[in-house]
Amino acid sequence: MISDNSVIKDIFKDLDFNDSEIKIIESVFKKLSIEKGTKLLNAGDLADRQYYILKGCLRAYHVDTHGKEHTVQFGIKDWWISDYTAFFSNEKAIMNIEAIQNSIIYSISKEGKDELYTKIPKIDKFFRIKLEKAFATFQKRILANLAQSAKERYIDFITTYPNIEKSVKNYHIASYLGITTESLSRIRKDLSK
Amino acid sequence: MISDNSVIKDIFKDLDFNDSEIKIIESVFKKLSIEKGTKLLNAGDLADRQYYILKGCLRAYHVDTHGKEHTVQFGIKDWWISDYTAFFSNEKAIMNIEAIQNSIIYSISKEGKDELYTKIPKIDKFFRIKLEKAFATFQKRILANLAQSAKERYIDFITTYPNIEKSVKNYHIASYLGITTESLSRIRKDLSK
DNA sequence: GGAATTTATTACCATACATCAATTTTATAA
DNA sequence: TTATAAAATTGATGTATGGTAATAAATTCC
Repeated sequence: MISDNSVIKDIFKDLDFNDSEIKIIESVFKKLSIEKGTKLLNAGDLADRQYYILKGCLRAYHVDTHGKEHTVQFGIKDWWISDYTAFFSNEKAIMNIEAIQNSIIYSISKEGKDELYTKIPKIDKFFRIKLEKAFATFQKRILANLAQSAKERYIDFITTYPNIEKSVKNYHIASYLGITTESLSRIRKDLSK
Repeated sequence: MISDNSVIKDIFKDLDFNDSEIKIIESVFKKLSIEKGTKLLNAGDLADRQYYILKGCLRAYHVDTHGKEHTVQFGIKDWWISDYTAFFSNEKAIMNIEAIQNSIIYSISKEGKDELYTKIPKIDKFFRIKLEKAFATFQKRILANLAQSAKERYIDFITTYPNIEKSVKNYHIASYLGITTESLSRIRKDLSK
């Protein structure tokens, strides 16, 4: 009963489902192949979708009133990405999401997810645990922003995400670390000594 | 069947439970009255408990290698507090949790929570939604730290938490905003003009 | 209420990072 | 491969916030 579009194997690795459950799951996920530069969400739109990244790299960023970009999240293999604030509360997005590499993703709507929660109770636990991990990651990031210098945060970044570092622009990293690209450049120079 | 210790009414306002469920819930929550200054968690300890705040104010903070405190979260009425990173992954805490006012809280252990999840499925959804809201709050905070000046963050803080502002020390607020108490003092002076 | 302690403010100077502008390097595309 | 655009680096200077130290104000406690 597993179709060639094996969302089950990709996303729900450790869980077992019966045929009808598989049918439901496959009906709510859309597999997409997107090109580098593709925007999946624009600020102001309704953020009614969440994305699972099978391959490639995406980023979620906010553009402030001065036109400056701030990267809130990078999404790589096996991560989920969305404007969560907007997604969870059915509000307009304040973030933009774009592919910074050619990527393969699974897309699910808020309704689709609600359908999963209702019809397949064990999915609830699956997403709760994902959310707990993401929450812990965010808590660590808040702490890093409070306690560490830009250089320390950059070192942490390249150790934690050695793969991301190769595929994203420096100005993406800078906007994630909360510094300018010039400052990042100076940090890199300093570290290369 | 509702005991005088009405945790159900306090925490699970909108949910209905049968007698046996109420029994389970009341068995896993401990209601505590704690004095200002009480530490509920010390860095290095196992963070195996999560707390619901019925009354009062708590804070979760990290002490970095230079001895500086960084407040990651304030907990007020109807909020939950814990070292989530440690709690979710069964690791040693890197945070401390203390009451900064006399408070009344409900305490639940990780095992207790797991018991709830297993025996009362609808609890799963309840906590998932709480977590989604907390997650959104954290996302907003990350963005604020990236995009806003200290003064802007302080203004946001006192507008968002007018009640907290009265009950916490300025150095608690400063350590939450990621600035020194001297800088906060200057910001306050500037705003009072 | 007054002494002791904690917390907040202020002044002066230091520093991390930002801004602006120019230049070099790297990537893209004809 | 060369032309063009995009990205990264560098230098000079500005600014927000930090550090230190002294003082003032507010709490706490006897």
